[in-house]
Amino acid sequence: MASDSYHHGDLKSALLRTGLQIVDAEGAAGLTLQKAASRHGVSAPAVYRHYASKEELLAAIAAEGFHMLRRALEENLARRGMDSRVFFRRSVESYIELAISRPHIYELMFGGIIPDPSAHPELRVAGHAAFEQLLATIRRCQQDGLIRKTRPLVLAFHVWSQMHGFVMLQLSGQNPLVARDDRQMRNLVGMMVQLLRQGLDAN
Amino acid sequence: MASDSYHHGDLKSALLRTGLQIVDAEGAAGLTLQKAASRHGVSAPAVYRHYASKEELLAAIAAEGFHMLRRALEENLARRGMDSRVFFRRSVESYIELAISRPHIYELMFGGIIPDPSAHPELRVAGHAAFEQLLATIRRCQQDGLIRKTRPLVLAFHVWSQMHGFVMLQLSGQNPLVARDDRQMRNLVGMMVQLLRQGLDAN
DNA sequence: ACCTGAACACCGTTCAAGT
DNA sequence: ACCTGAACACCGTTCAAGT
Repeated sequence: MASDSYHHGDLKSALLRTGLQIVDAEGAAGLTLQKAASRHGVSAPAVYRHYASKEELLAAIAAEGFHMLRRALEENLARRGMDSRVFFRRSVESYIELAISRPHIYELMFGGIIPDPSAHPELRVAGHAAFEQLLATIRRCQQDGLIRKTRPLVLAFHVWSQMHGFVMLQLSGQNPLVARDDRQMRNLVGMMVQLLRQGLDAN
Repeated sequence: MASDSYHHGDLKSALLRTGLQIVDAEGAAGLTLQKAASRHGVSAPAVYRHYASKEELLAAIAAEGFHMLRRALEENLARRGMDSRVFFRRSVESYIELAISRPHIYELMFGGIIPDPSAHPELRVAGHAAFEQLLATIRRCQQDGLIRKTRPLVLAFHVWSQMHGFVMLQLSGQNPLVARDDRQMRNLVGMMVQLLRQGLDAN
């Protein structure tokens, strides 16, 4: 049940995997049902047995992106015995590096390509889970005394906004500080973390 | 030369105006060359006399969005005799209100809908001009002693990132603090400005 | 110089029909 | 239950032809 079991249950996940690859490589505009289906030797209408529309496939791909984000934060949180300052820095860096290294996926997640994101429960849940992980990151920094101990929800939202804004401006080429190579990027992230910590540490 | 002068020079600007209206109302996905052209009693291929492609029309619309952003900041900067704290707050609010009230335009400007934004000089110039206006806003706050007087470019980028992140999370329904009505929104903006000022004021 | 009509390739989606 | 082939409506773009 290995090579010719496509028609017996795993076409859905295969389409998701292929769709993610296509969006990653060519952007959401490059994803075509024909293209995704043909890579599995199947015709375009076959997709409709597993996804109600192209938008639902896109939503599933975006949800996958949120899972990647959650996992990146989770992995960083799992490492023990790390200085709190380094831990916070690494969390921010891993978020930004994921977003910058896979811009098309990130833009699908946040760029308004999916007309009504809240219409897809799977997507909402995945986004919420990623935010929960960021919240856990903030809480650990609070326990370690790195940032002040009030309203973690507000602080997490603030941190997410900051990272998200940084990434989007970077991706749309609007960053006037122009970080192209890795060293410049690290400096930028360093400055950002510093500014961020100052704000979160006051009072 | 009033009513039937469409075919004598202003079809280009008419298409831009109509295109902006369509994107504003229905999103970038709702913009069709056929639709835009027919609203001026003209066929779709006529567009190609004025824009090389649909993408170029979209870029022109996005540039218009940046002009709106620049103007909003300009107007706030023009008002004299205002408390520095209030001035900064109003600048942030006017940016966010513009973005939230016209989400489709904003998403076109930043959402990765235009495949290669840097390929459109008009768009780059408009984006740069908007950022310049934010820079002027920061400088005035520095002169008034509201925020510290080092590296305005870095501070302006930080503020823009923060506002942009806030807006995008809000638009994509990922804001866990969920501000639906105007009062909640004001509180959120208030908290954001407070956190922002603390960061920009340290040292 | 500016626009039209017809055509082309491509796409999302539907549906009757096959296994 | 799952997939195909054909068809439909729609779209961006090209191009010869009109004024």
